[in-house]
Amino acid sequence: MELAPRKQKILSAIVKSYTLTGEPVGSKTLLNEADLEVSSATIRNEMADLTNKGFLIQPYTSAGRIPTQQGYRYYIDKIMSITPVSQSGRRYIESQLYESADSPESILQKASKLLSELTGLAAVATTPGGDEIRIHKISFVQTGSHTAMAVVIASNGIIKNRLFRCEFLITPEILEVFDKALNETFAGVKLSSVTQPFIQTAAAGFGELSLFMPGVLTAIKEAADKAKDVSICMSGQTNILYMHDDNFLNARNVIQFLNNTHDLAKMLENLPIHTSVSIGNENSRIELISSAVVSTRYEINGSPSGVLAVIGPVRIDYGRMISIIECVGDCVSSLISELIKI
Amino acid sequence: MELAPRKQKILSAIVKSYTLTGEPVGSKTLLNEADLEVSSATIRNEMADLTNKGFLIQPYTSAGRIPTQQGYRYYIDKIMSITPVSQSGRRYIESQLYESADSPESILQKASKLLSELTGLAAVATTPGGDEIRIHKISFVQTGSHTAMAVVIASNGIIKNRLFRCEFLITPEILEVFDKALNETFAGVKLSSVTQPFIQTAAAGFGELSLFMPGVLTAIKEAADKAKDVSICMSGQTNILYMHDDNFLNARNVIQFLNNTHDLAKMLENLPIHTSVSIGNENSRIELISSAVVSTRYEINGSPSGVLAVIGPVRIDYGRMISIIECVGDCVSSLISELIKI
DNA sequence: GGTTAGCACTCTAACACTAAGAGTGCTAAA
DNA sequence: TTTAGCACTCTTAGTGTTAGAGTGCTAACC
Repeated sequence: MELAPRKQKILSAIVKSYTLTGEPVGSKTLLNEADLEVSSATIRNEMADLTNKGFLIQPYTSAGRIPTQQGYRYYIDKIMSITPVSQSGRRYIESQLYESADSPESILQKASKLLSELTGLAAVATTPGGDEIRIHKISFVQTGSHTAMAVVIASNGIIKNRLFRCEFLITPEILEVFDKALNETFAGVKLSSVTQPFIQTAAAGFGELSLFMPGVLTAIKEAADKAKDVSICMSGQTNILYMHDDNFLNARNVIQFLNNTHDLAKMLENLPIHTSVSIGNENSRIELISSAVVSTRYEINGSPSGVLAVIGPVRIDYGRMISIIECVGDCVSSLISELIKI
Repeated sequence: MELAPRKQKILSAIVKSYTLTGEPVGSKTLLNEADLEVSSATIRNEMADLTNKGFLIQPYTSAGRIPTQQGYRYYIDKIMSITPVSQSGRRYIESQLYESADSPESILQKASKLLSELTGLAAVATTPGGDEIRIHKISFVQTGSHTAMAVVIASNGIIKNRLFRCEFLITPEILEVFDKALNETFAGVKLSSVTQPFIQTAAAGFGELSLFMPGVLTAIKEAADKAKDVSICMSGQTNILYMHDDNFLNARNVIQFLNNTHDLAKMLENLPIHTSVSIGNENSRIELISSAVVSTRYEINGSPSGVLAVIGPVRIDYGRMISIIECVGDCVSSLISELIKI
């Protein structure tokens, strides 16, 4: 549906004013704030029309209007223009991220922190995942006389380790044997292929050596599982408690959902590739029915990878959020791409 | 101050009833619930006396009584008796923790999860810390052509790693040289001694080798710093939002405080060695003025180490919380002691 | 036909008032 | 010292009332 220019202007003004103040917007307020060169009566007529069409709603008969979900949607898709983050803002973001550029995880942790600070919302970032990730290398570090650590280095730069224990005395020589045998078997293998059956087949292939290996193989599998699972970095959860204004129950539900790693990961996984906004019931989760999610994906060497998202109430400055998240996404993309190239 | 037996009985009954229902307790309720063989008038007299002495308070003139902080304190110190966790409960806790017994961190993570589930409160656990922790060993894992990972294994079983990058091509031989030289220098050194000046002195000692090392040394220092910092495992934060009944602002402050790692760590560090309870303003932090903290320390090889604590509103069943936290503390102590012995 | 001024109308928020109920403290008797 | 009885206090929930904000509608105007 196309709206006449004046209606657009009115809708836009209402969205902006309501975003700023949180108060329903009346025709007189609009007359003062937006430079519409018509009277309040005309505005009222237009507002009544926008209300009929489903773009605005009145909390009660004699209150001003607030945008509906459909109103926000129209505003975002058809009216809003996005001003990219300023040069100096971008430099700030770059420099902050660069400080943490020693592993993908720490970059993403920092990115979520930055996002929550810049937007004032809750922010999440997922580590890169995907079916194509392979084991780059496995290394071993002795940690005790009967314990050692398996370090799985994945092709996406993620490094996971896991302790294991052996019945026998571990020596550097034994670890070297492990190193050789296991790298031959596992290097280049997809993380998703490292299943229990795979492990068993592998063990069978080692002949009598396999007797020494149950702990090691389990450790490798568990480290590979950890590397495969996208992990979630989160910041600014408490911001949620400062926003959903009146609605405490809602804030609680959102926080509860954010703490449910499994469901959260699933939702994030299904977010689209490009920067997008989901408002209210556009979200797949009922817990976010009064929230908005602004998300994007960072790219690793040009292909879309993990997710960056901010979560807040519906009443937010979408233009600002989008420009911030896109800027952070860009910076994360280039930093991680460079980091794991080496 | 000693209270007469009947007063103790009344105080005890009020604490129990209020803990259960959250409602101020009146003389008639007390008459029904506790088997005091006197009339409600007598109870009223005693309650008036307890109120004068500061053990009880009336929210308003014609309401029942609720315990004051002093009332709870007296109840805890002089009246309450603690029933240890049942055999089967203990077995459950042991088995749950045993599943995660592959590193101190994962045991503590699991312990905090268990604590929050069993108590319904927010739970925290700190990794073992202390000035006596030394570097046990340093290992290196090559992760790329110009990047590698320094793994610092500390004497308390904590393992931390950090990536570093070199200008030159890294070969296994170079890493072996690093390994030899750096273990000679760092093995046995206290984590707290690994300071910037120490690093510089060490670098000077390496002669021309030191030219290759700036990245490595920084990585070691940072890994050592990470190992030195007690890290905090937390679970059940959202429980806070379900408890502090009416008082939303309070819940928000508590959650905010729990998310402030620095201040939280400082508070936990200063908790006493033995199981203890701090109520209201007994807490060192203003944010916890309406909360109670039940804490204990687990022991590693017999000496008190990290902290376990649960944080909730003042109205909780202290006896139950203490018995749970002590049981979890015992189990953690023996599991970690056994784990790092090896 | 679109725009505007004017006005009656609706609804909320804030405040005051009332009645019922819970629980007390006090007094006088046991 | 304990108890029965009663007047008293204070909260809670519900009801009315009023001021104010904002509307929709109508009739006049360009």
